[in-house]
Amino acid sequence: MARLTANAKTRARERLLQAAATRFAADGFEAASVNTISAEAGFAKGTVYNYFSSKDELFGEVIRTACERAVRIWSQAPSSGSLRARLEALAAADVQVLREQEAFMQVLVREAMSFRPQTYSLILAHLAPFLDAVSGALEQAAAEGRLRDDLPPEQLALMFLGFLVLLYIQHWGSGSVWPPLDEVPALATTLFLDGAGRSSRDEREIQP
Amino acid sequence: MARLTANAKTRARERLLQAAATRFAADGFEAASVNTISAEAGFAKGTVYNYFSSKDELFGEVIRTACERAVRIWSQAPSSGSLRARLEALAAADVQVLREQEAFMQVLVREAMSFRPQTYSLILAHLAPFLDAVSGALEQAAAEGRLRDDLPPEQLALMFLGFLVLLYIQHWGSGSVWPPLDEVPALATTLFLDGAGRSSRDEREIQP
Amino acid sequence: MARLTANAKTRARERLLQAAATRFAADGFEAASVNTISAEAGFAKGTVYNYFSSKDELFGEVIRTACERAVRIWSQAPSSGSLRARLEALAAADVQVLREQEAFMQVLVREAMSFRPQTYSLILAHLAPFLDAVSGALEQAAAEGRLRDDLPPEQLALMFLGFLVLLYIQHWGSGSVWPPLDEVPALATTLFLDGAGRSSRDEREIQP
Amino acid sequence: MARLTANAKTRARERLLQAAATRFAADGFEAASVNTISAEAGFAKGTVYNYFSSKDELFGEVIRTACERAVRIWSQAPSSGSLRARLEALAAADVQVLREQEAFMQVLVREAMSFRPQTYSLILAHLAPFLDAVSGALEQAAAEGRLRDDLPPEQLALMFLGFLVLLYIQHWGSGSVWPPLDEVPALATTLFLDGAGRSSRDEREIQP
DNA sequence: AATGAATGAGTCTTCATTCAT
DNA sequence: GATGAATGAAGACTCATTCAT
Repeated sequence: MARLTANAKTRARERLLQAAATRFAADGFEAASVNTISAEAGFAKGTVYNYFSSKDELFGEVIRTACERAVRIWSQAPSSGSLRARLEALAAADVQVLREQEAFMQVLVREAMSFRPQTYSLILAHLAPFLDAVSGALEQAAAEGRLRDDLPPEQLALMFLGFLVLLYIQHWGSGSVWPPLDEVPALATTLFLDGAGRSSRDEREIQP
Repeated sequence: MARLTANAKTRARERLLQAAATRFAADGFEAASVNTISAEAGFAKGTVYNYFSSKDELFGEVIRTACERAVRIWSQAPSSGSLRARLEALAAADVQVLREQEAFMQVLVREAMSFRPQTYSLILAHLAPFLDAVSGALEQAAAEGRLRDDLPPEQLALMFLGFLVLLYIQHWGSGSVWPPLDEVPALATTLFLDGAGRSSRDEREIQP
Repeated sequence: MARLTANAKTRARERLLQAAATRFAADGFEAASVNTISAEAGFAKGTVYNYFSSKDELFGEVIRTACERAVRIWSQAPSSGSLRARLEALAAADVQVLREQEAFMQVLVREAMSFRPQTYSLILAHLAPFLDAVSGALEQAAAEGRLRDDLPPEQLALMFLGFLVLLYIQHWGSGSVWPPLDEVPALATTLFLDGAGRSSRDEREIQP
Repeated sequence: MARLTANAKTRARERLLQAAATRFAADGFEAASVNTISAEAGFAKGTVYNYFSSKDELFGEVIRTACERAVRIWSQAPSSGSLRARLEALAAADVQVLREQEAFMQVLVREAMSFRPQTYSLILAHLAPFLDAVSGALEQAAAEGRLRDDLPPEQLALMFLGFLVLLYIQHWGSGSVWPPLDEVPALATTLFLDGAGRSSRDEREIQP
């Protein structure tokens, strides 16, 4: 068989990536088997190697793809409005990504949390657009003095992302019971901005 | 060599556990090699099996030991005082555990985040004492109306632990640059109680 | 190498089975090494596992194959004629099997005699056709009163098979000196029917 | 601990031999574990090596002991009387050995049938006294013309022993159901002397 | 004499990867 | 381009054996 159209080739590649994401998410990098991935994508054993030069590269591509897709959706989130609204919109965008690409996101989370140095920085690099968007929103708020000033916006952005991830883990760990995905954006935002304490929140909602 | 004193045997076991924790932390369960662990503990290949019946059991014992040590230290944290003080004390206890048993804590974090169902529940079970302590502090505060009431204390406790873990991951991911470990307790507590928003914190400190 | 013809694949499998039979015959199940078998079949270490899922399965297939081949040849033995003639024909068929598949037969004998329960019943099950043929011949003779009646034909059939095996063991144990294989059928038959005593055999040799 | 009396030392050795026989009988040479044997004899792991220099030697001693005990009992069988009576007496002696030393006899049978050349000749060598006794009885009968003359007495003796073994295997294989041990001597003798044929000894050869 | 901790050769098995078809 | 047979490195685990105590 020869000469697939570029199109067909792309579709084959995507099938492989999807299967790989599913496997990596479920089993982790080491325990996932290339053969199984190939089979679940509908191919024979060796076929993955026509598209990816090694398991490592395949894994890297899954990460890259996951980030790319995420960024594409995030970038459509509004870049104006109140801080709270913008954060919630970004979080909602992230949740939407998660819904559409659950396996990919699980790989991302799983591997980000396992701090293999290579993987960790790989992921952070790819997440830059999201972090930048969050940082942007935070910086503006900081300039207006509506943000704690003991931490730089970049670090706060990272924490915000971390909160999202924590809620995802809870979601998966609880068997999708709590929190339900649609509550995640509001929950992440309010936890992030307001914390768990109370008295603090009395006149909070006045914020624009 | 026969007839080690019980003491010597315990020390050998600890060496193995320590080596295992280090390896599991660095490589993850799958990628860690039993042979390497044995070698790094100063033993020959098969010697681990004089102490643990399988890689799985070895791993389980690492988890158990990590939790046990953690709980021992946590339990010394004061169980009275203001919510903020108690949380900070618990966090400080946790950080102390981390300092003393960094590898063990990394295994805990890494595996808790990788949601292998078996491991996840294993860890949660062993962390119960810490979560209970946090829950206890939170419940009291909730009863006094000083806590957001849209989330049950147990879930908030889990989030608090999650915050700690996020900061640890940041710490490790940044090459121990930020946050430094001594800032973690305060940081986790204030982020958790007060959030990142600002105006919110004006009269906060009135809390007992 | 991909896409072997079914034929080539079958041949590879047979090479492995042959090598396995030889090894199992020489060393017994436990002492035989899968790696060695693979090597002696002309393959690399892991290749056996492309054809058999475990050492146990490989062993089982050797047994199954041995029995299958044996039965195929036995079934061509004539099912009529005098008892003596039929028994001798069956024995001759068995000896022919042994000639063609010596290693396989040795495995059969060796393992049948080692009464590992699993193996023992496995073998007996596969030998049923032979035992049935012998039983058939014996039953007829018994009906005609020409057989000792203190033992049921099935048990006598088992004894007949046992006699054959005894002679094989002698043959192998003596370094193929005595009895030579071509004498085995007559020897087994006459020992079985007539015993070693004499008076009994006075005019026996008149037989056709 | 030092200086066992020779007596105590002998007893320890016997315990080890008994445990070894049991294990070897049940599991075969390879699968039997030295540690288990030691434990079942009531000793710790390494202790076997104070009595036997290797697993191989331990095995050899089990064989040797089994034969020795057998021979001691056989030698008490009467050496006169009719051929039939003498054979039955020898068989009865053998059965008695089996009753008293079942494990040892099973090892003997199991290993004799597995034709590892070393083991096979080892066993035959040790069984010589029994074979000699049988041969002796047979020779006398042969001299009197009451035995088939196409086989030398030594080989017939071996066959007789083989018959016994076949019946033992049947006995063990059937879960001690058939044949019961007390029937074995008569059965072996009559099968050996008279065969399975019937009228046999009358006008047997009329068969077509 | 007995112990049992330590050893390390050797076993089965898995799986990423190659490459002839 | 796809296939899947073959490869062989690597890993978990077993167990006979040694020897300090």
